[in-house]
Amino acid sequence: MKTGAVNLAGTGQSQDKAAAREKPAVRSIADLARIAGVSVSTVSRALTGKGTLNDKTRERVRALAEEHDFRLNVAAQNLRLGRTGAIGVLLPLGHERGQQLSEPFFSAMLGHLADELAARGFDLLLSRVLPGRDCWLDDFVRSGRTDGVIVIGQSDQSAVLDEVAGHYRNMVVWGAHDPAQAYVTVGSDNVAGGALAARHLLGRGRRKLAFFGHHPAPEFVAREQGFLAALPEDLRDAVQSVPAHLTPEESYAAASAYFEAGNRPDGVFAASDIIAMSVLAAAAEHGVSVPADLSVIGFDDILLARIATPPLTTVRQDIAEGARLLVDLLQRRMAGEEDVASVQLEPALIERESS
Amino acid sequence: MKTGAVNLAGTGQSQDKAAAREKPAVRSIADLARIAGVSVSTVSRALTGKGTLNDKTRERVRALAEEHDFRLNVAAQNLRLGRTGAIGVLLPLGHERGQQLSEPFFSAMLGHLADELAARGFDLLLSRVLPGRDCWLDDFVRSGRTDGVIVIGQSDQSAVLDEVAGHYRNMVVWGAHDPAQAYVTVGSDNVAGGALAARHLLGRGRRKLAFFGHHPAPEFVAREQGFLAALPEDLRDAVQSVPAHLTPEESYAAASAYFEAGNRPDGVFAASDIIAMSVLAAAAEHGVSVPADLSVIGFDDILLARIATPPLTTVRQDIAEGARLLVDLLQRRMAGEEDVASVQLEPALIERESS
DNA sequence: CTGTTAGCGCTTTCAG
DNA sequence: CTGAAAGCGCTAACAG
Repeated sequence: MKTGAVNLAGTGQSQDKAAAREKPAVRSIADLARIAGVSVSTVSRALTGKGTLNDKTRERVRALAEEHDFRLNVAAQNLRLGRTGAIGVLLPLGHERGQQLSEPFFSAMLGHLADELAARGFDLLLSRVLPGRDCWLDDFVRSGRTDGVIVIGQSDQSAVLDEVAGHYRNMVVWGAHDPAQAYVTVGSDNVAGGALAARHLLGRGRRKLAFFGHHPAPEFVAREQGFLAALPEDLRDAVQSVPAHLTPEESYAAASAYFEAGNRPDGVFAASDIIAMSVLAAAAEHGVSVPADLSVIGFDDILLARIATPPLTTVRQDIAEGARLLVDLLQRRMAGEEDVASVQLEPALIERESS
Repeated sequence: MKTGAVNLAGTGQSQDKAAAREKPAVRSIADLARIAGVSVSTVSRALTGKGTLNDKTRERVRALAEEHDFRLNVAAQNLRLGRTGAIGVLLPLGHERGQQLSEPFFSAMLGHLADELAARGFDLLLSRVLPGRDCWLDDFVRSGRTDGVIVIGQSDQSAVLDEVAGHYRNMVVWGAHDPAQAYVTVGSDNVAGGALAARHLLGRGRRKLAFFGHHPAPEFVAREQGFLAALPEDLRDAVQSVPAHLTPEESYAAASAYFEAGNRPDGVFAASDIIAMSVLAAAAEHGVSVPADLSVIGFDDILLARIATPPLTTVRQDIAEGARLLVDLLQRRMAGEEDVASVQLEPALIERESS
């Protein structure tokens, strides 16, 4: 045990063993059937509400179940019904190690997915995978632990996704759409988002531009491409493209080194709000005034963007809508629908004080 | 479909139905046993590695399984073994609605729990619960969907936790320890953390103090109490206690209104880093210079604290260690160990530029 | 070393 | 309206 941790006395002992002993534990519908003097099928019908049953019998069995604190075993129920009642949410950590889940975008998405799935009666099985071997996804879907999977972010795994999509229907991916893909995606139009950022900086009269967040993940590549493509040629060629990792710590280090080296752009498009906030921090530290000397625009519109100093102008992704669509398309695929098409969300410009 | 979403053509059709048709799908060990010309138990032994088996037979069966892309059905395996292989992580949203999962503290905790559980071979079943009825926890544990539960935050549910702890062993709670609790907890010493903040502000010569984040959750109550208790009496009585919600939006609104009303403290202790960052933003907007005119100290040390403007002084909770301990204690309870004691983590002061 | 068999706890025909 | 019985896919005695 590490220093700073201290053991406490209480051991959380069971308080009412006596009460528990009064009634023998009822662990299965067979136990309850015995007590009720009916068959297991009657108990099943009473508790699931399926099938036809005398109202009195149903009530009697239900009362007994209540009295003995009995609930149907969901796992057994699911096995019998040939389902699991759970959807897997997979986070491939292809490019980035570290606390990927702490990335505000991911946690917001996860929260919305949790709500959306719960609303439809599914459990959410969370799995962060380090795609070491190519069969991580295949292993997962074949293990039968979930009825379907939502993969968040293609990372560098589109080949794997394609392969699995060939034999597994119940999968939807958050990420960029590509006509060549065999899998269904929901994602933002990152190219359009990049263009939005470019036009906004141009509109502010900025001409000495930098892009922060050069990164191999397809989402980031698209944001950069969209940004560059929307710029007049002379400006485009002069854009500085700064590689940055996605964690606050690393992106701050990159931004700080950048200003330290004497670079003084008048407009920065950052590939994520976290990176943008790092730029804000590094700029402040180097005496660069935002937005007077420098306009900064981010991407995502995380909850924190509005409490950045100054509040962050950004390109907004509608994560709630994305989550809703992911679950929706997944359910339609699970229902056997054939023509479930990928969806692309239009990002929107949110103007605040950093630009 | 909302405006801004656009349907794309690709339908993610299966590419290689031909390949799939070559071999009849192998869906169970019975299928594989038939193909291999052995019994189901032999297949089971070959694939699980349990029991004793001729090396040649084992290899042959494994090769066949590989060839037919067959994996054991984990759900059936678990039913038979009387377990589920999953741990439930429950977030009771007693006091706060909204995107609780986006709270950086929660997502960091969740990320660490995911890693810790995966390392021990457990799936993580995520469930956000709105404790409307008192039986939410009982329903969950009795449904048999998981082998144990980790509850993050007691919220206002300690009565429910106590009740369930009376008959269910496999539960550990992140939160404040109280000798009266029947359940095992892991948590930070929030009182000590509050005292750390108080002494730090005092050491900076601050005397006109405010506490941001007056809130009914026990963690927040303890932080405030610890803060007040460590102050000399005359200062303590003058502390302004400002209620604040936990989301960036709401806490910013509270902070902004506070400065707008003309309040000018010289030291602020915020009950979370998010609230502290809101105070930073509101202060900047009202021309209050940090740290010249005002020292701000937060609580948590989220990843973003270091890219706040200015970088945030804060009281650090060791979330990774907390997650490790939660899983550790849970496993020990699951193993039947009787004397599993609650643990309290010592928080640490992290000095940066906001104070 | 390997096969037979009896379930894990549940649902669902099929009879009565 | 209710019961008997088969079986979801797997494991583990128990025999051989």
